[in-house]
Amino acid sequence: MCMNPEGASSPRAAVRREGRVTINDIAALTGVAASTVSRALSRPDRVNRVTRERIQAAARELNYVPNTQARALSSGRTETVALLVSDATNPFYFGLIRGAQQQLRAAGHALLLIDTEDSAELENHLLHKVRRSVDGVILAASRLPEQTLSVIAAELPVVTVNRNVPGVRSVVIDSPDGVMQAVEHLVSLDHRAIAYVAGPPSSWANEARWRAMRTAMARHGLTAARIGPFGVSRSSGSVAADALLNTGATAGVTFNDLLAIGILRRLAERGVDVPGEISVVGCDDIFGADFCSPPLTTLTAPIEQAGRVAVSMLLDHLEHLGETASRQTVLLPTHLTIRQSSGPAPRR
Amino acid sequence: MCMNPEGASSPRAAVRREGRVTINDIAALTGVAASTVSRALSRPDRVNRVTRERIQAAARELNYVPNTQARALSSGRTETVALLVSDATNPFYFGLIRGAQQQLRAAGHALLLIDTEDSAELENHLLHKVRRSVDGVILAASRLPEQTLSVIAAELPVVTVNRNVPGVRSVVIDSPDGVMQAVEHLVSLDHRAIAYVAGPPSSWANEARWRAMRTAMARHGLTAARIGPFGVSRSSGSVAADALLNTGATAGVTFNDLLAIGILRRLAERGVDVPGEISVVGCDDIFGADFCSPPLTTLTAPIEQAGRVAVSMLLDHLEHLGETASRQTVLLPTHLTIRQSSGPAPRR
DNA sequence: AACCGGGTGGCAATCGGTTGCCATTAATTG
DNA sequence: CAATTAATGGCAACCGATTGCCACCCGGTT
Repeated sequence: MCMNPEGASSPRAAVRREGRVTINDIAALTGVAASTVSRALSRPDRVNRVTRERIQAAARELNYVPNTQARALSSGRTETVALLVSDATNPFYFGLIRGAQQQLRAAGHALLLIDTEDSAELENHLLHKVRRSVDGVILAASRLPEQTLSVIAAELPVVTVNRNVPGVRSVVIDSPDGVMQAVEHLVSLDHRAIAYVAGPPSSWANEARWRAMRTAMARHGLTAARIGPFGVSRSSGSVAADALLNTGATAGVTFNDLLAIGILRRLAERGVDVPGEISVVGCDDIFGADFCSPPLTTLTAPIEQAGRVAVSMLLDHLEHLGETASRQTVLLPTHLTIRQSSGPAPRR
Repeated sequence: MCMNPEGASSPRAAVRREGRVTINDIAALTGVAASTVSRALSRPDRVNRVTRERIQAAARELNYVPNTQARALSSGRTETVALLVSDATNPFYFGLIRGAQQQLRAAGHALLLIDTEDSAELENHLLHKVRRSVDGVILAASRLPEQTLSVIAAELPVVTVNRNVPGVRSVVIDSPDGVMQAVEHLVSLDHRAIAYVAGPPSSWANEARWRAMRTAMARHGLTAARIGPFGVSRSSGSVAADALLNTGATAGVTFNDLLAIGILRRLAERGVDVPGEISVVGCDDIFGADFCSPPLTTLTAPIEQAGRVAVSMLLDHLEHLGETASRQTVLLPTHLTIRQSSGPAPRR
């Protein structure tokens, strides 16, 4: 058996639709049905070894690339994962994007990047829009209310990052624990008046950090001041710095590094010595935290790892859709990295 | 997929079915044919106003979201654009991603982010893989040889960033012009021995900057030294710094800010005063360039704008596929931002 | 000789839209 | 008033895969 009797016309067809090779072309070339080609390529054990190898060889020869839309349409699997971030310019997300990207590529999946511009409404809208074009989504710092999140998680595989909602898989960076380390560090340096510089109220992590801060302070019989909320950009740092000085605190723990770096700049501008007059501790250890001036003492978060783990959890979930997850939440440890923005409390 | 007529039999299908509204549902509700619904939604002028409005109302009521794969399959348009970057953690790309993302969202398109990990081979492979899943691609700092690039551009709409290949649309940041400004700046401060700290040899921009540097120096009867190539990471900065000192130059112009920041750190480590003993000028003005120590004198590039323009060019090209482009290349101006890493040449 | 069952491969329906072509109807014109 | 034309909407054939179901082949049983 053999050659396709109309063999003469098939190479021509291949040429005509250059670059558009379909399973039908392979089927014609090998003399089997398209369905067999499909199986040979996606469920190799369903077809005889000899046939399979002939098909695979033909596919290679024709430089066949499966059409993802067609595959998605019939199978429902898109091999694409969406990553929603609230602001693509926030360096915190760079690591996350990188980690996610790495892990996805290893699994042969694509990454759809979505910027929600810090708006819950837009987040919800875009989520609905891509709902059917992806196999699952990773929500980094979602601004959505718990209930909405639960609803979405029910109709689409979801993994959140730094956000804990019952019934939704998540990877959480344990910055509360880090905040406690930071407080210990500062208290050991004789700081007694420490302020928390808060980020956006809609941020789950923000509240978690604040709670940890209060708890840690209480252990030493101290009370933490709280200022904010501030936007998470360096420019908000100026306002935050001034407010921080007004509290009379000798040290500030900030919601994130972006804010901390902004504060450092403003303090330098005002001639306030860091850490001589006031200590500043950031959170996340983003790009730049090690070379700003002075280098920032901060909670080092395993951001890239968080991205990788989030993807792993999601893909794992996709493979065992029926079953209930063994682990719903992964907590990643942080540690305090002491640099030069923190030091002994000034003598009063 | 041969689903039994009763529909949802497996739990998975049940979940997947919910919220799954198709044009057929709308057609049934409004009593028209599916094709009319399709037209009402994607080519509104093809259907009567009354019918159209009834259909649109029904679509809204049912919370209809078109299935992108199905649309893509039949129409060939995916409304998705791929952005290929050589390294998602390089801050230079953050701005690019942001700009691209903004402009794409405005046009209702999605962004597929692809990290080529600085490998031409991987770049080519991934490009082939997504070829049919996107309407076009933006290649940021492509490592591909010219010829390959031309071939790809012939079968897929392409816009390159910072890479000029005949016949391929591109947006180029005019850093060569900026390099000249930098040289003028340094020469005016009495620097005579200036070195160029080169980046990856496969980078088109790298060569362009070096040429500009030589030209600018020649104008003053000077000759530029060249060291490198170095990797574009901060860690490469250490090696680069040492090499820079060995040249005896009083100033260095670096391929990019990442490298420059690495150099600054190494110089500080070795106790070399910047700009007292040596001046350093970077390129790009990435996140961090303004708050490193000392703040970096650098060529400010309109990175976000580059991302936006690249997307505009691509979408524009997509809309007028037949016609020849009016403008093949857009050149974006840069300017020198003088901070504290450059100063008068030391007296010898 | 009739039967059984695993391994293979083909048929055809299906995923959800898009679009060329045609029929119908309404509007315009000589 | 008949005839030409434009606007509108339906039919049905795709787009390129996936997959449930069934037929067939073949060796091994009873």
